[in-house]
Amino acid sequence: MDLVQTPRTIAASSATPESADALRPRRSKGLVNEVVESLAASIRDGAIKPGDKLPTESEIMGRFEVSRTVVREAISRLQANRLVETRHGVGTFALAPQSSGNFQIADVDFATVADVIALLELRISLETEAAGLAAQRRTEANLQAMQAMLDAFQKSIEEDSDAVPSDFSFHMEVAKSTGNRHFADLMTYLGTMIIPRTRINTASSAPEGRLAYLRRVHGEHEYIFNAIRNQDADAARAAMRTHLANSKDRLRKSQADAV
Amino acid sequence: MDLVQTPRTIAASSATPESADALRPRRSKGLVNEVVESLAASIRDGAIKPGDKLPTESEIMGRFEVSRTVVREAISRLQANRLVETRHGVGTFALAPQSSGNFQIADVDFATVADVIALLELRISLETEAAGLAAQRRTEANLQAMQAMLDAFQKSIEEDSDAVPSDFSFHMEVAKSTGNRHFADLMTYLGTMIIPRTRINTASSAPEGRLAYLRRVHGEHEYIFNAIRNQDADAARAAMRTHLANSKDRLRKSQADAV
DNA sequence: AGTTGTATGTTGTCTGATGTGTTAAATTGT
DNA sequence: ACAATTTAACACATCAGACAACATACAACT
Repeated sequence: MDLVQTPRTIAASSATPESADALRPRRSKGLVNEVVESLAASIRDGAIKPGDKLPTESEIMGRFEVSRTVVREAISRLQANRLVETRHGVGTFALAPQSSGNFQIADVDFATVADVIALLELRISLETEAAGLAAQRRTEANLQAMQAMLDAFQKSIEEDSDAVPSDFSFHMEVAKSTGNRHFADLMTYLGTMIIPRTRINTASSAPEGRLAYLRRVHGEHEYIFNAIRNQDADAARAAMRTHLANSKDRLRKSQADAV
Repeated sequence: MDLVQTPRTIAASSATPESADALRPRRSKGLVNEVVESLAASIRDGAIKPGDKLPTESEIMGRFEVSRTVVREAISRLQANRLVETRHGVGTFALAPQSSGNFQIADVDFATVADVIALLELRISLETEAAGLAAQRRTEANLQAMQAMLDAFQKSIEEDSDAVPSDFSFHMEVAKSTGNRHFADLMTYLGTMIIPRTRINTASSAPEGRLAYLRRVHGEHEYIFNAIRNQDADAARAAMRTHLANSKDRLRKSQADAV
């Protein structure tokens, strides 16, 4: 009536002859990790080539002396890492290594205004279309979130605190309202890319003074918001384009002044 | 002795009031994916902030009406993606997004037409604006390169060979003509992302027949080209939008037919 | 007070059964 | 003998329940 559970302390032996991989008891972070690391190593160093079939779950269970639970969690991790692909009823297969597979903004200095403008043009491209899609698809929850960001922006103006976060959040919410996560994802990326370089885009380059500038931005935001609320895609696109084109003009002007 | 298994066809309801995320029935790749996507979305859009504790496994089980197996595999995937960290006996916690400084298209299956459409919307966004900028900035060399791609496309039609490369090259040349390398860079990335999955976007889904379809595409390309040559930014944008919107409609139609 | 014990909650792992899709062998009809 | 169909075997998908290891809070005891 004992041995209800294999205590897994004497896990040794069993001498699996064909897999003499001598997996030592890695106390790293649980059994799942052991299996993941071992399988990943097999794939990476070519023991299992792309297209090859991995052992079945049962075989892996036997090989590592673990339960199905562990095996399935391990394979789930490998799937998340794009190392394998599982076909229901058939098996799990190694994938070709992911070449390139990611996009990176060219490593330009952000010293020059021209660099910032180039990125801003990308934003215009993205956000103009995003505003149009948002107008078609926004939910009530989206509208509420946008309104909240507008309020936060206004509050920042009055309190003379940093208005950039709520500004960005408003634009972000528009991107989310498209229902197409790629827009929000790219915006996030561009955000992390641009925000650290605040030495140029500050409101200080506005000739009208900081307060007037921020109020105008707020007005433009409201214009965008209204178009989206009214589900007027063309108006939303136009409003967004105007908003960002203004930023671009201001940047260009500051460049001319600097010279 | 029935109800051994919850049939999971009436999975609906449960009315979780605070989430209300209206997760559409993605039949994509199983329950694990549903849970992963939902949790990942919650983390990404800030519903669960970095450092916050995720619901316990039991709660997630109840929320999604799935077994613990599914929940644990889902969390295993999130761990692999560095979105969460689990501490034994305590819980699972959201991690701060790793600003790895690069952008990557979300891990979507390209099995569904909806996924392709989502990516196409990103292309519409990019290329519409790119066409407008190209109209303002194209050089003579750009025009010649575009013309060459148009000729190559025509040749492919006549010879019944693969027209996709010259098609893509034409669009690429438009992006290059913006003078803003970010457009071309992103297009390149999207190209490597989309091209391998050609099982859906084939011309075969055109009701008019392959030849008529390709000729129409060629006509639309020429329309874009002329607008760019004439430096008419608005016309170029409109032409590009029409061109890609047609693709989107065709895709949507093929989806409707498939159902 | 300070230590220890215990209760409770959470993740980690195991087990066994059932559901569903894939493949190939076995059967059957011609 | 050959082709189509049925069936069986196999593999992954999901479920359910149990026990183990770990963490924390609180009560109890010294």
